[in-house]
Amino acid sequence: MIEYSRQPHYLVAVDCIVFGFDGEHLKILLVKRGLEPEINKWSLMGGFVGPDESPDDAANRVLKKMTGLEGVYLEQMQIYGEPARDPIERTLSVGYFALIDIHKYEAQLNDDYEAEWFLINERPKLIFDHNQMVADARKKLRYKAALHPILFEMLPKKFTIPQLHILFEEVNDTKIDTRNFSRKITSTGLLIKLAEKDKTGSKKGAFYFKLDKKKYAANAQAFLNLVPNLKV
Amino acid sequence: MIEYSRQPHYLVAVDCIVFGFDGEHLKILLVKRGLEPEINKWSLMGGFVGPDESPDDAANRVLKKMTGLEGVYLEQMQIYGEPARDPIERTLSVGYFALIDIHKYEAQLNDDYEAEWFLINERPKLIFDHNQMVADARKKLRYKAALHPILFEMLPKKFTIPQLHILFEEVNDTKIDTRNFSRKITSTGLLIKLAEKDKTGSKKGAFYFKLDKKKYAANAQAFLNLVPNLKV
DNA sequence: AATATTAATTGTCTTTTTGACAATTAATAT
DNA sequence: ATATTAATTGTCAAAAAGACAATTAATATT
Repeated sequence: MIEYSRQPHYLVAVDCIVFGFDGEHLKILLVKRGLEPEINKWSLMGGFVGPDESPDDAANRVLKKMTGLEGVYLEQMQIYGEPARDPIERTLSVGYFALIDIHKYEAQLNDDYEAEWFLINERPKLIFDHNQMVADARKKLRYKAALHPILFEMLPKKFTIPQLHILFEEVNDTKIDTRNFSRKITSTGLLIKLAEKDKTGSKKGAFYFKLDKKKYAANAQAFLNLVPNLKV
Repeated sequence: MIEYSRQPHYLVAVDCIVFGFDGEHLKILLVKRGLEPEINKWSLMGGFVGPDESPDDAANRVLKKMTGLEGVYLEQMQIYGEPARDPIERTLSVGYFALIDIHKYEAQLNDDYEAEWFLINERPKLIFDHNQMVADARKKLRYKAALHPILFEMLPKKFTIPQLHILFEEVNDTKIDTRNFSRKITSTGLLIKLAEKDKTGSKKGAFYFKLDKKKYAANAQAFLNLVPNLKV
């Protein structure tokens, strides 16, 4: 029988950087690691790739298990494969970033795992190379979000322009002019204005919008340029 | 001693889509596979990730071994990890695309491997999921090249605007207006005009240019928009 | 009831970039 | 001297971007 004789075999894992938005700040979801080494230290959500699943499958499984959510926006970043990145045994990890509606998560909290949202800039030190993964994920999120309409994935079905505005500023860590932002975002044709207003933030209230799902599906790959003076 | 008990282990490989440009057409470099199964079928350049190297290291090693070239432009695409993608044994493969100066390669041909350049649109069927990898690589190359000045990696040190023009048209499979292209490409400030001319293509001759390496290093991450009406 | 307050919403102008168009130039060949 | 061929360069209108602040719609206050 044919075989690949004496080639080394490795563990393969996935790690997910889960982003959320609480209306004011960008956050990431971390868990306390449940196995040695570094047990009880904060880490990304991850797990080993099982024998009958692809890495993408594994990432979805891990997210489902730890957040209860399915069909989450998930994007493969890169593989982390330095020989010594895991001190116990050689493990290669496929890094993903996920965008979830933070409110959906809170409704489905899974008590089996000690998970907690952290402000992106006030997160604890993480194990292994997970700090690097987070840095890479932020960069990739910024890059992608400047060109593709993906940040909607972090907002509820009904959202306001000011909410979207703050989210873009958070992700890009920059100020964006209200008028120019509003013009750009509406000119995409992706937004449908609703009659209802969100009165929680101001006396006047801000109109809710929803995504035009058809156009969103068609334009998910389309180029936009939503962030001025973008530095990548 | 701590260990990750009874987790499955897999082979991890790398596969490289090597792009080159012969002055007229985009090409890819393929090799005849040297091991079973599918021995003597055309495939991408690849190999297993060794115990003391990262996937990036492995990709560079494979390229060095098969082309003689070092310091090649190499970009990680994604991992291919469907459980049954390799019929013999579960193998995950990290896909890379490489951009090389086809002339440098020809000077250093390695006879240990049966390698051959194929027109991108006239390539043979490849083994496993390598056909999909090539399709993904083309897409990613197009995407990246529309935003970043990477196509220079496929040209000699001295090149002409018409050469660059054809290369952009090839990669994007579209016609680009000469005047607009020239304006855009020169406005990047990345090109330095040389006194010498390339007389091989016309009576008038086309001026050679070279890259401004300092600006290139600084702008490798900078956004351009070199292809009009880009569809990704 | 009139006024103050607060955040949401909208508008204009200038500059820059894009895209669509063809004439001119520099060499060699006839 | 002229023809030929590909390289090079120019103009204009439309669209997009960027800089800038006034107006509006609600509630809160006097």
